[in-house]
Amino acid sequence: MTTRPRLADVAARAGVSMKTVSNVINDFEHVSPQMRARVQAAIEEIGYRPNLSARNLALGRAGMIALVVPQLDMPYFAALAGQVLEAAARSNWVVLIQQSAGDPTVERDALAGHFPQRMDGLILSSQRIGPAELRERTDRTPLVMLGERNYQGLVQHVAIDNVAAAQTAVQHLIDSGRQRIALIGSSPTDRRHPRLRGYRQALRAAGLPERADWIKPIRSNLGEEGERQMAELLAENPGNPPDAVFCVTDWVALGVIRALQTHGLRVPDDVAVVGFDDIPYGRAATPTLTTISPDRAAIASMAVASLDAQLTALTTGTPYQVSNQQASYQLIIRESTTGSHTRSIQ
Amino acid sequence: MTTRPRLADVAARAGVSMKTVSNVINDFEHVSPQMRARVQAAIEEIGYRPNLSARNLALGRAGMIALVVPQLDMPYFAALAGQVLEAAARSNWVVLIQQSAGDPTVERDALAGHFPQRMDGLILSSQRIGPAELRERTDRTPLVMLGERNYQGLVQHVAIDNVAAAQTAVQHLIDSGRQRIALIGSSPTDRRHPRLRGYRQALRAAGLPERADWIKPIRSNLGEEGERQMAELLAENPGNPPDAVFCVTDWVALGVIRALQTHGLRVPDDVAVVGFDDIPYGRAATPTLTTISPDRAAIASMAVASLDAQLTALTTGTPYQVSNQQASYQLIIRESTTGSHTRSIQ
DNA sequence: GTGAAAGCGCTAACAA
DNA sequence: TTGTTAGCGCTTTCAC
Repeated sequence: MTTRPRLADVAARAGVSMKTVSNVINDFEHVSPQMRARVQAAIEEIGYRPNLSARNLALGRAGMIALVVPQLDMPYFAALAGQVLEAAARSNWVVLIQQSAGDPTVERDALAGHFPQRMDGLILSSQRIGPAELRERTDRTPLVMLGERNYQGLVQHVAIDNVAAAQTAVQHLIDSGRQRIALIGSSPTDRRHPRLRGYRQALRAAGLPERADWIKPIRSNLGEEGERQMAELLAENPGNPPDAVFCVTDWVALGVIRALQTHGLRVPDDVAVVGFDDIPYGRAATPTLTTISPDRAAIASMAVASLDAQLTALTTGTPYQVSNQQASYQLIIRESTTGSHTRSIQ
Repeated sequence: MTTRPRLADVAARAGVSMKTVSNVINDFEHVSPQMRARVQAAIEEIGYRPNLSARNLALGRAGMIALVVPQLDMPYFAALAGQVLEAAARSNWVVLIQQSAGDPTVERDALAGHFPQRMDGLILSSQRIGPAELRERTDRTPLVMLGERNYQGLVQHVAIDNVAAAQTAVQHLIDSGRQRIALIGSSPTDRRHPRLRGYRQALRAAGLPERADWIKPIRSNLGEEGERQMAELLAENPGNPPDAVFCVTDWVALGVIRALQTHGLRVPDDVAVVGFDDIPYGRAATPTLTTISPDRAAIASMAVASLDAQLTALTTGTPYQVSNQQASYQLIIRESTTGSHTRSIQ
């Protein structure tokens, strides 16, 4: 079993020094085109592939970033992870995906840098971690937080404008003639919840009354929870249900639709439903689901770019100015609010 | 910025040699318990974490395996990837997830070992790659193929018994009194298709006739395709539709249900539907979806274990005996066939 | 059981 | 512009 080709072998083959080969591989300037071609040829001929372990060791980096998400089989996170994978690959990073299952311990360990090895950066999507934990963090690994919580400028944060997005969604319900709009997925007393705030803003702007008993919290982002809360809402308002429901996630919305259909209500004829996240299933559901679609590709590349910048700042000793970055989103109008086929605005 | 602790620092702190520390870290025998404790204490005190780049460089391995799946936001693959991640972590491997988007070029490149760096192993889930490509493969990287194709013993293959699973699913339809059972997701002439074969076996065993025009192919695993084919089937059989449909994937099944509902047919009252894969959505759909649930955790750990074994064989020069490994599966009975709540058999 | 030293493949000073 | 060489942090002979 012959050993695989090394940089030195390429150099020997091309009749140049290792430094020259390295220059070519790393796209340095000041390499004559013919030299570049010659080295490239040698690389092809012997089928050379760089050994990243060696490179990373020499560079003092890990060549790896960690992405912590609750669960990969939750479609929103799967799609997000796919985007992060691609963005990271462009920065020559491999992604260590860690599933937290929503366990705060796992997330805190990640914040503390407890990985099998040192990471060049960390992208954390969490509902549990708040400013307090961040303030206590001592680990210096570049960090980007994802998600709808507000981190008070303590760390780099990438998200869509959840308040505005929620307002857009609810405004769409109002525009299509709905007046009795419930929200499922937040406690009415949770003043910080951005999607609840957007909901309230939309109601207020339209002069619609807000009813605390039409704002239902959920314990987890499961369809079952949405179904349960919707059923409760219907039971509490016999013969007088809401004519629309804004759900904080698509997954919850699917459960809500289930409950409505079970109770003999038609969607959207009797009750319109809007979700949030644009999970793939929303296109296959019956009816298809109107939702807010965050620009996940943008979120992923912003996050990775920030890690890159933070790492550079760290190694050069430059200060890094933390910010809240906002990605765009779209309202995707489907059957659950209009009964017609896909259109998209904004 | 102080440099992070190295093995040598631990050794100095504990007053032992690097070799001893290495022995402790790698769980070698012949280390006295008190020595072990002393080294462990030193590790904790200075917060040492091994540098995997250095370790892998020294060991001559990559510390990384590649997992190639069509798309991470397809729920079946997301769930599978999650399981592979966990299994790989147990073998100290990081997983480089590569999305092929079903592009055969990407899959062939993977087979040829075209990754940013050398991999210790490759797990490939593909519909496109067949025995021919495998026969031509020259790269020696340990490989495990996933999925329902038959690779004729050319490579290690891990899957459930798709023929038996499909037969189980169709048998369930027959057991619940259905007699006019269509299949959506395979061409009637595709003799190799395992799920089609299982469908046929079940029909034959029950003495039910098989109708080629009730076997509908799909061009892709999208809900839209299922919807289109089901609509076609209904149009071709006005007033006389099938009373059950076996779909080759859940995703297709959801489209099929959509088409049925659009055409005013009730599921399962008029037409029962069975899917395949047990994607999370199946639990949130209306009705919830009866399906075959492959043991993904078993598939993932079998695959990773085989890579481990293949790598060992490769480095020791031992031959590795390729086999077809079968993971178990379950029929999950839900509303789309019974109208009642979740039960599970086998 | 423990310790010293060579080497894994690459990068980046430093020279030329 | 190109060549030489000293590490990066770890494992692993091979003596002790």
